[in-house]
Amino acid sequence: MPRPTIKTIAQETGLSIATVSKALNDSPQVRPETRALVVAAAARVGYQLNMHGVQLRTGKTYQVAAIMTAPGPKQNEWEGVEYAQLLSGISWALEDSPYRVALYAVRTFEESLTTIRQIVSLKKADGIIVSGTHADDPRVRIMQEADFPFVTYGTTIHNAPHAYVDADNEQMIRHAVARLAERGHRRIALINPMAELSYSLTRLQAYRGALDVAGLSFDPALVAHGHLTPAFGRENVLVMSTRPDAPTAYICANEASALGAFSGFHARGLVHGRDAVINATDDLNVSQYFAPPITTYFLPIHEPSEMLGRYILRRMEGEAPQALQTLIMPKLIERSDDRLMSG
Amino acid sequence: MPRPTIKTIAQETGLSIATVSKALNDSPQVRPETRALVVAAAARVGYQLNMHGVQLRTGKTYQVAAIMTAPGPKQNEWEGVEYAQLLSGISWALEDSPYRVALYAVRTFEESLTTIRQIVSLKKADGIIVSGTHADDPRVRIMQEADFPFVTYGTTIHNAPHAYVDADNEQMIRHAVARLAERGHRRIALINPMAELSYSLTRLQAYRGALDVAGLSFDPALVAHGHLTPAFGRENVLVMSTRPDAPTAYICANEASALGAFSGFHARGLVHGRDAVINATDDLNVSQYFAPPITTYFLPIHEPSEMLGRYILRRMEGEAPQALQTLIMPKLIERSDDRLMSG
DNA sequence: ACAATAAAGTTAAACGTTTTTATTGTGCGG
DNA sequence: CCGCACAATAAAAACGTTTAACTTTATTGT
Repeated sequence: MPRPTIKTIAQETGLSIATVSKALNDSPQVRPETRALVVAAAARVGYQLNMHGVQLRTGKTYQVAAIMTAPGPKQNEWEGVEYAQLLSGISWALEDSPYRVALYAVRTFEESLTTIRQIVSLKKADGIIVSGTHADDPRVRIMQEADFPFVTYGTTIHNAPHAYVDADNEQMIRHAVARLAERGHRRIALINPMAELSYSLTRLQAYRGALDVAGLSFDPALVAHGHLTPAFGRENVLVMSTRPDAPTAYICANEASALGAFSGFHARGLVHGRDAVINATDDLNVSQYFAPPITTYFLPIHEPSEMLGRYILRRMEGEAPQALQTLIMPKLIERSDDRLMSG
Repeated sequence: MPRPTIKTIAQETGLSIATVSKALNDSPQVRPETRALVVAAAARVGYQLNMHGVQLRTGKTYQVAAIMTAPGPKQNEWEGVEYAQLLSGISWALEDSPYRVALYAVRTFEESLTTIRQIVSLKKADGIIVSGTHADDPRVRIMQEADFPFVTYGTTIHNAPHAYVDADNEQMIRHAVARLAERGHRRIALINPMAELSYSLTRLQAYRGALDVAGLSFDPALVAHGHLTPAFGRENVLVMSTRPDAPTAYICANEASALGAFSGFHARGLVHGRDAVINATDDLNVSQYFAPPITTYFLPIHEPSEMLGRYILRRMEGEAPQALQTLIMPKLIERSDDRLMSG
């Protein structure tokens, strides 16, 4: 027995396939009693909409493309792990909709650009979710010019307004710097993501602003930009800690780099809380198991990720991007008092 | 100007759409010169195959469903991070094929079961990749009964032969236990995944076998089964280390639990290498940054994940599952000598 | 030279929908 | 009681592709 179609229902009810289709789509053109008849018959024969027919007819794909910029195979460093939770959050948000998440794993920014260009021009998806935004992001421009629905994880700085979700990096870094300054730290290092990323710039500016407010001077030698791997965090502690005026506090952009920083402490014989302290943002709940646990800013990642899913749905329904912009303030988790030991 | 179709090419070349279709699909029914003509015209007008038409006509979806069992939103523990790398590996392996990865995030085993049932019965994908196999896995049975192409990440024990990729848990655990025994350890704890998982059983049996070989006795109190979170690793160290005959070595099934075990050491004032040691399998390159670094069995995760992608392609082409079974032996990375301090 | 065969195309149908256009029947005002 | 508007349904076309069945032309064997 072949899979039932609207034709099956039409025969079953004696109606035409047109009426069946309209009934199933809640068209006002069909009498409620007729609709009930159709619905009953559909249930009876076990009808399930065949998406291929719909897709061909309407041109809609019912796919949301998730662009995932993950490090290449040779790169064995611990990086990009947050994608797993990001993707599942998106997937769950789309669960009750007809949309599915189609994964596009790319290795580089350029590759993501060509991938997006292709998705847009060939309509391979109805919406796009992209992360790792640049301050001036050409991908955003492409999608905007084509009037293609999209949501970014991360803000942009020089682009026209668009839908986004992000942590409130500005507030978070200002708070972190102020808190450390209050506790006596005067040399605060910033382990920052790659410079071209929008949130890297946001953090840097917030950092400088907060230093100003605290009456501390800015030293470019205490700021590092790079891939947020453990190797990167370690590297920077090894270098910075041997300076004549070594930092007494490190603000790491994520837990991977914080773990690396710890490893650097160990290599240099530094003791956390005595010689210097580490704080981290983008906590994934790993830091609480560090020895000793460190102070972090925690953002349960399912919040922004489910929001990305909900936003892309609303964006695909035509809602204005301005209404779909959210910065989430992560919560401070103080696992260490982080006071400067006068030494 | 609307998007060009085979009809456009037909008009352009004066051929029928049937011939154009055959030419583009390398049918032997069309002359090489004609084919060249068609290909040239296709390039000229910028033709791109519209998948929706193909899908409707052939019933193929060109989607590979990746079932990702991720912990629910409330579960903030660091778990399942390896999925990010797994997914990108699969995605890369499918890159040059017409297939895409469609993500199905589920919360529980039961949910994965109903999801798979649906994908199979409604043909929502052409192939399935599923992980977290049970010793006797009903999902495998469902797919086999429907003759649906699939590959599992992880073996099964009681199911009929099928395509799989996995780490060689048997060899790995045997090696790990033998190595620790050689170094003088007589109380070796096994921090194992949840008991219903196939590889949990494999590991347990290998563990017992290796204990036998080394002339050590098996103590159920030194084996723990559960979700491989840091919390779980910590918990078990806290409990086991207070026993009268506490273990002198812990074999953790992944880095998350190893990290938690470290945290447990810290809480109990245990020193790694003096009071006890930790080894881990399923290294994601985090352990090298632990302080001190620990001995692990390392498997570059892009290897099994790309293999999953290649295998599902071959499986969908009809290749026998028996030809698509691989166990990969992870490489020992000895970061600590792990000798028992007689004390 | 002629039927049989093969090669290379063409025609037409089909996949399952949605949607535009056409048809039917009904109630209503005049 | 006639025509008209309107509601409800039906008919038909369309989306882009593949493929079975058919036609034409050239080639072969006798």
